[in-house]
Amino acid sequence: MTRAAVWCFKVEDVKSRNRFSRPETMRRISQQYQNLFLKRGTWDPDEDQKLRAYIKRHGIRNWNEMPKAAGLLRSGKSCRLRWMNYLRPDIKRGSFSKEEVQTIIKLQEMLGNRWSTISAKLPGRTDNDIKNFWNTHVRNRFNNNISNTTVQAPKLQGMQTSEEEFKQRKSSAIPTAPKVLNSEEYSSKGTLPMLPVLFSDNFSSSSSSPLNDINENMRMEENDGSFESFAELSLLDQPLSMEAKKCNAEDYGEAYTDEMWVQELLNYPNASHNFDVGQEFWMNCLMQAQLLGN
DNA sequence: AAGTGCTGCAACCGCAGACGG
DNA sequence: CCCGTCTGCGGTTGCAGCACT
Repeated sequence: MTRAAVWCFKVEDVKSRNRFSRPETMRRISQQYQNLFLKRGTWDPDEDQKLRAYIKRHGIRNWNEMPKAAGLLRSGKSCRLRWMNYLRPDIKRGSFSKEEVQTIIKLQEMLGNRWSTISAKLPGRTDNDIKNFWNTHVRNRFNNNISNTTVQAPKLQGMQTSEEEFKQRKSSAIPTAPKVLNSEEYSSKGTLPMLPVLFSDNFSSSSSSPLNDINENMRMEENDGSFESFAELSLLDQPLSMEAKKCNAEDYGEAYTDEMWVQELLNYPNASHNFDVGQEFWMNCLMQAQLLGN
């Protein structure tokens, strides 16, 4: 099907939805019409150079104006994406380090698929990078572990996976990421989501609060060695190798009630200051603590 | 060597929220 | 407050390159 034909379908689609005001509908159709003549797909080095040069000279102001001014036949959106995910000078490329992987897994467990929030905690990594990493390396592995269907041995560079190792990995059960409740859901369910403990060794070590451990992780500065694949990582670090478990009451030697969670938060108030992600949720906890106190 | 399937990643799309007039 | 526009996010797709047959 030609792009023109596709466009016709899209125009019909825009009209049929009948969700937008007439000017907005016309704007969208006009935008799609314009997009027909814009270049799509992979960027070539010349385009990269133009975008880089333009931003270097003028900075980032209006993405929609930028392509025309920079002499690019691209949409503003495409330019923005290219810059954010590839051309930005502070972008770190290459394999994820062990610490980065740990951070991603922990934060994903806590926050769900909030890739931009997670990427904010990993300097130089884009949300797209993390999302791709999760979708290709981690999620598949989780799925494989959950299902009892055939499990494909993760690809390793320069080493073969022994059958024993393969069975070991298959036997480790990984929970799916818990849905992070928003404040309404939280209040309606009346329960606190469990903090996940992916790497029990880490959490049981220095600090007494799971949140402190996370904060500790956030401060990680050393990247000693990177891993070619997630599978390799799991081989080198067995506790990490998906012996993930939820933060059950037993982990703390006694049943953790909602109040106790709140108490923990009150005992470690700095935790939420350093770790601003999901702050709203924790603030709710603190507010509840206030109510309980009254 | 050719065909096929798989993987990883770049890019696209639609939507929602922010922002400004 | 409303409306139009812009920006950012997360899900999804498409494709290049590689491995395998």
